[in-house]
Amino acid sequence: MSLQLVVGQSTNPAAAASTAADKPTLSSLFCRQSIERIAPGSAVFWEGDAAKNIFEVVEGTLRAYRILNDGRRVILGFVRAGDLLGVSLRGHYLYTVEAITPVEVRRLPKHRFDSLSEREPHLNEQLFSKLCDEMAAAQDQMVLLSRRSAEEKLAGFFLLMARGQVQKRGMIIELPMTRLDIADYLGMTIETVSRTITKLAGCGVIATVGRHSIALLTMNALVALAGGELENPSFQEAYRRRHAMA
Amino acid sequence: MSLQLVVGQSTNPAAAASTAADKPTLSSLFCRQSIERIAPGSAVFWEGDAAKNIFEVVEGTLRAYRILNDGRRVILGFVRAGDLLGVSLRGHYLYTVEAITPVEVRRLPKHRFDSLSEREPHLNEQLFSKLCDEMAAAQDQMVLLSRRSAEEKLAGFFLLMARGQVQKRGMIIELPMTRLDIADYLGMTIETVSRTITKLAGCGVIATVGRHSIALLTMNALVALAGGELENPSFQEAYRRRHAMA
DNA sequence: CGCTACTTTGAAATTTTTCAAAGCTTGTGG
DNA sequence: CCACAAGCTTTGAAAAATTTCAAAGTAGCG
Repeated sequence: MSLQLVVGQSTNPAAAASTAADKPTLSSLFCRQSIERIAPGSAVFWEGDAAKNIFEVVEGTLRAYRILNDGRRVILGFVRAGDLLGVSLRGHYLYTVEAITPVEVRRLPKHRFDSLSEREPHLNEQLFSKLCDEMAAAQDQMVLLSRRSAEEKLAGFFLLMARGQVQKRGMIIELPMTRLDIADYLGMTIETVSRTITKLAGCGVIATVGRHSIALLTMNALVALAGGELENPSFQEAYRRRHAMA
Repeated sequence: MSLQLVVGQSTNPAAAASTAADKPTLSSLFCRQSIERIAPGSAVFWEGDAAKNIFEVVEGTLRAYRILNDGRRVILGFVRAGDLLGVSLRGHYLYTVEAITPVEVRRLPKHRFDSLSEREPHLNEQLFSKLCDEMAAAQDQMVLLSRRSAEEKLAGFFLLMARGQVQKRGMIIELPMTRLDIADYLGMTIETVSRTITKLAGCGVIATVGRHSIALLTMNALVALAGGELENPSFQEAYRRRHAMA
């Protein structure tokens, strides 16, 4: 089994701080690689391919997915500009990554990264730090998928997509993926996704802006719908109350 | 945001191979630490605690979970003997870990690991390799959670719990967790879990053996129910067929 | 302009959740 | 050693939500 990464921009201040002036950084490594363009619908690599390259996404959005035996598709995540892609300790990619929009990536052969990181331990550190964010993101998705109602899932999804942008009332977020992509990401049917978006728009919580963006109107309602993740010191108490334990 | 790990035993041959004779290994580090016992229901650490230690589970089973604002609990994973626990690059634990059965752990202060791993790059490598398995496990859980029907989820759960054991007809797997734990792990209600187990037992696919173990009777049916993950080269085709794309 | 692919909507069927209550197990105290 | 309490599990029935099947509506592209 191999390590698979879809690593987001490090939201980690320490990672940025450790970027010493002269030493090669993760991004400086990629900067020297030429840009490859990938058309919408084309794959960067396939599940099962030998994992020989690491990619940095320069532009565009992609989907990472697996297809199950029964033909269903499970989208494990969306990959955006600034994300790393396809890091794997060895072996094969665990999922297919496909462009949703026109995409630009830089490719770095894995063996090259490996030999460099041997001499430059801080490169590994940076990668580790990215992994940090990645594990956190994976866990957040589990929480999202654990939600029972369609409204909660969609609300959580919109907030996830709004991450990294200034969150203000009326902010518009881009949704380059199709409704089917969203459905396969959240584990629901395309019809339920569509109906739920319609419903949320009807409530005035969001407003659709064309097919591929929505405006977040009432953030409070959205956060409330999403169940407001953790951050509550009295969580244990609340849980006990709910299940009438003691 | 910090890295959080619940790392399984490496199923990775290379990791074992790189365990050179004289150099300290991950497990040799922990071996020198004294064993701490944790009673069922007690926490090893809490979500939000400063992440000062890494733990190795020697014995028993634990649950890693978050509590949402609305009081719901989401179980992010079950932790078993041989797993590492609480690795975090810095900052705070992202979830609470609580013993289900009587548990034994060894504690290693994080700063100790950090200073050691600076001198011993291969320690980092081992950790990285563990991360490998962890990311794969996280993705597998996403796939599990994406499933729509209760039967699929349970079937997938049983197969997950059977991992690492010889899979033969009639094999018995231990389920030390409660039905509520399973429900919170799979994102369903305790009643649905109970009903589904009853139904699967009625079909002869499994048989309950007391409260905390079940026998897997017809593996084929179980795998079929679980949707049989990937491994199918014609996946793309199957998917296209399903959605009538070209 | 007319495909083609994507999205929305409708209605029935199915599944899951919810609310309620009864059945088991286990451990403790009499 | 039995009885009881507490916690966990199972079962039932109604309510609610999602899925499924079907069809109509839209948007973008050649």
